[in-house]
Amino acid sequence: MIYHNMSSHQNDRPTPEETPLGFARHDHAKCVDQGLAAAEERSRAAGLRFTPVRRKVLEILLREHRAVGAYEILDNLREAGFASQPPVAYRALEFLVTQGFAHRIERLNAFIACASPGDDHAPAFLICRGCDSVAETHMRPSDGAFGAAARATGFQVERAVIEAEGLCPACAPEAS
Amino acid sequence: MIYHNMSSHQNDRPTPEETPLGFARHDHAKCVDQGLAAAEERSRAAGLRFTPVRRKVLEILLREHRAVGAYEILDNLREAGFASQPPVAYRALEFLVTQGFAHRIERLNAFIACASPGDDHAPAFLICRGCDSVAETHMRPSDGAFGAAARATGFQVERAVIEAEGLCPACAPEAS
DNA sequence: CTGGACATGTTATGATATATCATTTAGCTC
DNA sequence: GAGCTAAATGATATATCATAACATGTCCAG
Repeated sequence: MIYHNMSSHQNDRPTPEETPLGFARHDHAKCVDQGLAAAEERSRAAGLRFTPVRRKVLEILLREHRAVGAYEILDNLREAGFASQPPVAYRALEFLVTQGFAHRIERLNAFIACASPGDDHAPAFLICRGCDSVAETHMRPSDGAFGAAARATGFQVERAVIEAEGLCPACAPEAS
Repeated sequence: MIYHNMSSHQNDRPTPEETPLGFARHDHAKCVDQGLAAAEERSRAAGLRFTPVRRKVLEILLREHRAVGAYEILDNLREAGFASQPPVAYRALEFLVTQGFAHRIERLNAFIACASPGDDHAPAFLICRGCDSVAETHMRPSDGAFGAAARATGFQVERAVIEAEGLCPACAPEAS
């Protein structure tokens, strides 16, 4: 599954020109609502507390629809009347990442809402250096040459960070 | 090619017990010298300046034989009589990474000497959360499911970060 | 209604990284 | 080798990202 996050288009409906990739158009308000509802549902099912701060942080990530830094989230929290000390944001983010509702992008020191919460998760990201959009795709790191190398050494992979940097189809032509 | 960096054993010759994986024993002083010589040679061939600071930073990385943070490198530089402001280390590291003599480990915000400089490079790392050792292996990210997903969207991958976290064979048993 | 677990609020600080500008050095041309 | 240019380094300051530690508040099972 592929899900593209266009930072520069966050307030637009994607047009065919903007998403010439077959990325699905979507009703953004609806995808925010659905994301929140899914997280709420899954938290309840797991006996976890989907508190207001956690909800708000996930809402920000879903709304922004791109990789967002912790301090930017903090600004949003402040505006929304929440406390605005760093630990507030980092704790909420830790919860969301642990539960698989969001991911950390190591390359950017930033966070992004998960494109398919609920799946058994081995996310990989395509990061455009032109427009900072981030696309999420899933893969099993145990597959392929990488998994083979790990297995050959007896290394037990618990988590894999897979982040590709390059140019998305929209930015590639502009970079003459 | 696999190359394991054991932080906790940095002053020892690896013993069979410490490297039960088939990782090659090696003469560490020699591997430092060879790494420096290779970098010097390749810099000269490319018309680049392999200056004392750059050489010293690469020497530190080769000697430590593990992922090392920029500020730790800075401490080493100070002790060696070099300037010790952050930009000094970061600039040297940028050079080494750009030239492929070292890699940045995003997950650790740290740097490590390249295990096979000269190769056409798509490094992947196995990071042990038990002993902080880092093994480097190479792969072509264009292979497998990941490459397929990128190609399907028209995304041009320029660089890929592939970092697996887990337990190395030495640490797996201890984590009952 | 109370004890324990978890979550949040708050202060302080630690850790990582870069912008900027001054100065020095290396290599080039004449 | 004098003068020019580009690259590298030195140095100051500051930006950015992240967590330790402890106090306070909230939920809920017993």
